[in-house]
Amino acid sequence: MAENDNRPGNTVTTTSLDREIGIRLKEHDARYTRGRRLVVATLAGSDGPKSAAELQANIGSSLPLSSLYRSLAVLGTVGVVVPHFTKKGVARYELAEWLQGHHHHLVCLDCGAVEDLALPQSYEEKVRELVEGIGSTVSFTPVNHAFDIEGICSRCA
Amino acid sequence: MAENDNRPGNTVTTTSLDREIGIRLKEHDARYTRGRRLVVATLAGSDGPKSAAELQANIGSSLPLSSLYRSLAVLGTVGVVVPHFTKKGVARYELAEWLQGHHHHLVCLDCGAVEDLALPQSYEEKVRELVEGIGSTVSFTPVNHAFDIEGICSRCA
DNA sequence: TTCCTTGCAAACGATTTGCATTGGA
DNA sequence: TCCAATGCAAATCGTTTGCAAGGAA
Repeated sequence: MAENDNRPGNTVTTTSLDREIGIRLKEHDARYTRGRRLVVATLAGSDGPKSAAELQANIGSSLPLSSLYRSLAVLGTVGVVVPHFTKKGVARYELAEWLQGHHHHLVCLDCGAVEDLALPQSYEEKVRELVEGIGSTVSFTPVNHAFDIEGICSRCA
Repeated sequence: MAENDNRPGNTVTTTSLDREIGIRLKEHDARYTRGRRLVVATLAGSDGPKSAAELQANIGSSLPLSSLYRSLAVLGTVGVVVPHFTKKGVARYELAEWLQGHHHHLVCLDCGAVEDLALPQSYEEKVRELVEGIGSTVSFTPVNHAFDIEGICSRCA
C-alpha cells in the first residue's frame, strides 16, 4: 500500500512524494496528518482511481468516512488529489498528474472499475497535437484532456 | 439494433428521429409517451448533455422529476439516451451516437457545462487509430472512447 | 381488459456539515 | 497555547422506488 512504483514515466518516490505533499499542504496552512497520509499512501499504491468506499476498504475503519472525505477535499483544493466521475453517484480519486505522471484510463462499462493506462510517448504526442489543434478552433481554453477508453475489462469479459 | 446514421455532422431529422425512436421503443415493449417525447425533443434541441434538472427547466413542471428520471432510464436501457458523469453528483444525458452522430465534449472546469464538439474528419480518424492501437496492447476490449477536453468555457473565462 | 406509465411521497446512498473534542506545531 | 483536524450524528442532494391511479392498445 504505502509502496511506490517505478514505472517509467512515473515521477516521485513515496518519500519525496510525502515531502512534496507536505510542502504543498504547508503552503495552504494545512497539516499533513495521519488521515491524509493514509489516503495519500493508499492512492499512491493504487493502479487506478479509487472511490471513498474503496479507499476505506483498504485503509480500514480507523479512518471514518467523514474524515476520509474531508481529507480528500483538502487534498483536492490543494492540488494533490483529483476527482473523477465515471459512474453515477460515485466519485473516484487519484493523485494529481504532477505527482503521478500523465496517463489515461480504461473504464469498464460493466463493473465501473478504472485502470490507469500510460500511453507510449509517440501516442501521447499525437493526442497532444489533437488537443492543441482543436483548442485553436473554438472559443474554449483547454486545460486537460481526458482521453478515456470505455470498454469491457478482462474480468468482466 | 436499428442501425442508421448518415455521418458527417448531424444525422436524423426530428421527424425521422421520432420514428426511429418509436420503433426502438416498440421493440422493447415500451411506448413512446408524452414524457418520453418531451425528453427526446429537449435533448435533440440541446447543444450538449443536459442534467435532469436542466431538462426539467427546459420542459417545465408538467413533467415531474421522478417521471423524467424514469423516462431517461427507459430511453437509456433501450439505447436511445446515454448518460455522462462529468461532475460530482450530477449525471448528464444526451442522445446516443446512432441518433446524434459521433462527437466529443468540451467540459468547463469552472461551471461544469458541457458542449458538443464535432471533430473534423481527419482528426477523428487519428483518434480512431489511437484507440485501436491502444486496444491491441492491453487485455481490454474498447467499445467507446471519451475524448473530452477540459478547460474554461468562454462565459467563465 | 390488460399492462405499461405516471405522480406523489417516502426511501436511498453518496457526500457534506454542525458541533464539541482532540491533537499537532 | 491556539487553531486546524477529527468523530459522530444529523442533514443534504441527486436519484430511485412502492403503490395506487391513469391511459393506450
